[in-house]
Amino acid sequence: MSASSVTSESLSGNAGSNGPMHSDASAAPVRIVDLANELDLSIATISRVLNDSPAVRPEVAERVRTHALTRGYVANRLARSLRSRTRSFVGFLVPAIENLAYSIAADACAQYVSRSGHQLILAISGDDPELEFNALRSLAEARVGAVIVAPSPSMTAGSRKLLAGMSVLEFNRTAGLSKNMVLCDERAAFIEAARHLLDLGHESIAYIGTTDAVSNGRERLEGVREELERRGKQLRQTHIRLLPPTEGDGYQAAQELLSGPDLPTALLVGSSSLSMGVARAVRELGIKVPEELSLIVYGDSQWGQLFSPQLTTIMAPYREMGESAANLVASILSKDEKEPAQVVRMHAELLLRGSTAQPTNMSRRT
Amino acid sequence: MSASSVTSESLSGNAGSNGPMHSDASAAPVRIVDLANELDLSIATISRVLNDSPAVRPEVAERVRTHALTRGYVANRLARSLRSRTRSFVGFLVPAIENLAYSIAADACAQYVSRSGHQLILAISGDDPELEFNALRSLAEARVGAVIVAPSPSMTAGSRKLLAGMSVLEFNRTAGLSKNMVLCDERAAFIEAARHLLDLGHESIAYIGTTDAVSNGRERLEGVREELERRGKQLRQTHIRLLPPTEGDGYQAAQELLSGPDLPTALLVGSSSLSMGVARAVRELGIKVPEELSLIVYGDSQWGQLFSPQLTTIMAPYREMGESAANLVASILSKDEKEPAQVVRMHAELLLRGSTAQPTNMSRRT
DNA sequence: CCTACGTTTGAAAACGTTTACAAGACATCA
DNA sequence: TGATGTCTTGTAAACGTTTTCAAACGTAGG
Repeated sequence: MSASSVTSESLSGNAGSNGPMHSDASAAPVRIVDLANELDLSIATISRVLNDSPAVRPEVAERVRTHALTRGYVANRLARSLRSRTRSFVGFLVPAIENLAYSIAADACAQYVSRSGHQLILAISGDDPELEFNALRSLAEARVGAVIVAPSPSMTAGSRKLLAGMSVLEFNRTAGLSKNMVLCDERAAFIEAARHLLDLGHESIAYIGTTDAVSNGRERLEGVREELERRGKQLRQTHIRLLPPTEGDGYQAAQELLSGPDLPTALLVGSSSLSMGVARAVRELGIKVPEELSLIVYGDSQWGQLFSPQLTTIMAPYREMGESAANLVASILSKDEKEPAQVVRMHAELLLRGSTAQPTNMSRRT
Repeated sequence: MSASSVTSESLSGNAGSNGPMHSDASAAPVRIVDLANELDLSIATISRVLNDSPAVRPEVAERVRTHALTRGYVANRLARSLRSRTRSFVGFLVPAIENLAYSIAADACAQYVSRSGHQLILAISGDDPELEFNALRSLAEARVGAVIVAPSPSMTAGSRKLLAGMSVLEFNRTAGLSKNMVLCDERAAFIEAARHLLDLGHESIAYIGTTDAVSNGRERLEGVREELERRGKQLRQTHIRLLPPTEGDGYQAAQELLSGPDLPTALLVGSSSLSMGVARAVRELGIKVPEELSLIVYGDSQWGQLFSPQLTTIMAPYREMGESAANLVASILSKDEKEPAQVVRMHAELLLRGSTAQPTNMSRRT
């Protein structure tokens, strides 16, 4: 626990007269029936006005509206949803929101769904099947109209059953849960990256990535392997490291890989957290990039520019993906069609910067 | 718009017989009354079982429980909250979730509140008073039990009125909205940072930060100014840049500041986004750190390590702050006391790394 | 003046829960 | 046996909306 001081101020319970008039959170909200009484109208009429029904005299409508405003009426969405069988929540279930990919997507997504009157309920699975199940159960209880989910590697049967009862949109990863997906063509991106390295003349390429139990992890690895084999090379087992996506794991894997025998001349990293760790290791080992090692990382375009040299990076369009997910959800919720059933596949870019070059014969000796 | 392909698969509407049996999202959820009928019991009994009321025969309870399980009963939280006047949502309103500070806090917070049966509704203000108002209105409609908010610089009167009707917990920033806050002692952190530079012998110190219209922005600036004045120095107006917190603004400000006349020998940055931009500018200008310029940045500890040299960084404990907020909210919602009314003030650390040193007389000439 | 019709309103029944209250069953005690 | 109490269950009224249906009120056409 970090150092912190906790100041507990006992609050003298004067409510009303003086002081900064802080949160009067206890006051019961005004209801439709209150407005109705105060205006000598029926609750039906009030409700109609609040829902912009045309079947109410304009002058009455106006009177209601202004009065609602002055009384600070705020509709109760729970009651509304309950009665009208309408759903205003959207679930957003991801392994970790602190992952920049998901946080950017969430940002875009939250903005866009709010535009159509919906709200995002944030749920974190931590890639733990049990937490994921609990989160899904909670979302189901909240009667979300749809759930945007990046499924964990080993999803429970229970989770699948729950998902079968909701409109689901798979995001970033897929596990065959839905016909709606917003994905990124990771295979293509890593093929392109591998090709870039091969074109430079690299023979010995290593890959550090996440588990292939999630769809995009698998795609990344397969992309690399595929392109190497097409060129008659192969990705040797000793040059593959599949790990949990943490900075520390990336650091350690890079340490091992780059100080053992059988040194690669190029290294591809398939996760942003791993990339940070790898970069740190490379830096600490004093390896000259790109002279001694060509390096392609994944994820954020920002910090890669601060490394010396600037890092060649594979970059997915997270914001657009979040936007796209929000739009898809909106179309699902407005129920135009029976089911839109769309697959959106985005393109990840390979940003060529300074960390890749031809392999030199001064490649590192142990 | 990034390149993307949209594949629209029209879905043959066979529901039931074959195929992967995808989302049966249309099926109406089972209700308490269904269970009641199927078990020849009253809804009251079912409800009691589901709420672990002791007033029901154990064998009956067991029968209900297993049946609920096999039928896949999922409680309707909307109805439940409506009737029992209980609140299960917590609002989380921040300027931008892609800001690492808030995303880490959100992660911790979501995990912790879920542990007490609550859910986080994510709302983004973008520091725009109008968006903020809309978000607050939505949260009020969802009848959140509490809202964790990092208030925007110029909050609307309407927003304040809405907040007056809810339990609010100010997070990271404060605007006098509540007696509950989770903050970071930014003034102390920046005093420490300034002292560090002064102790090294710097006379000419510049500051790039965010607007002083938000509490923590103000605290940072004041901390620096205060410490300088205590030492008989002063923070000259030409050495202060207050900007929106974007990478681009940081870049541009640093470009101007570090290529104009009147060069500072040390630079303090008061925002993580600005820090990235500043770092990029410093790098592009080819300024030698720390020989020609001492640099202290703010925010993330990760990427600062990748810069050459590693950057001395002021680092706030976001995860702990999120955790703390969740706990405070839990205590508010469980209504132990009338109002806990706590102020939690966390300590931000100054991580001394390689980007600060004594000013040399080889300080840069134009 | 009567009928028919369009417009505007209100009464009341839902939505899926929780919960106050009452009632039935059974045992205990005098 | 009857009164009393403890368990266990059911009936029905909420919670704050929306929505169906019918009623009230003109207004116009014959």
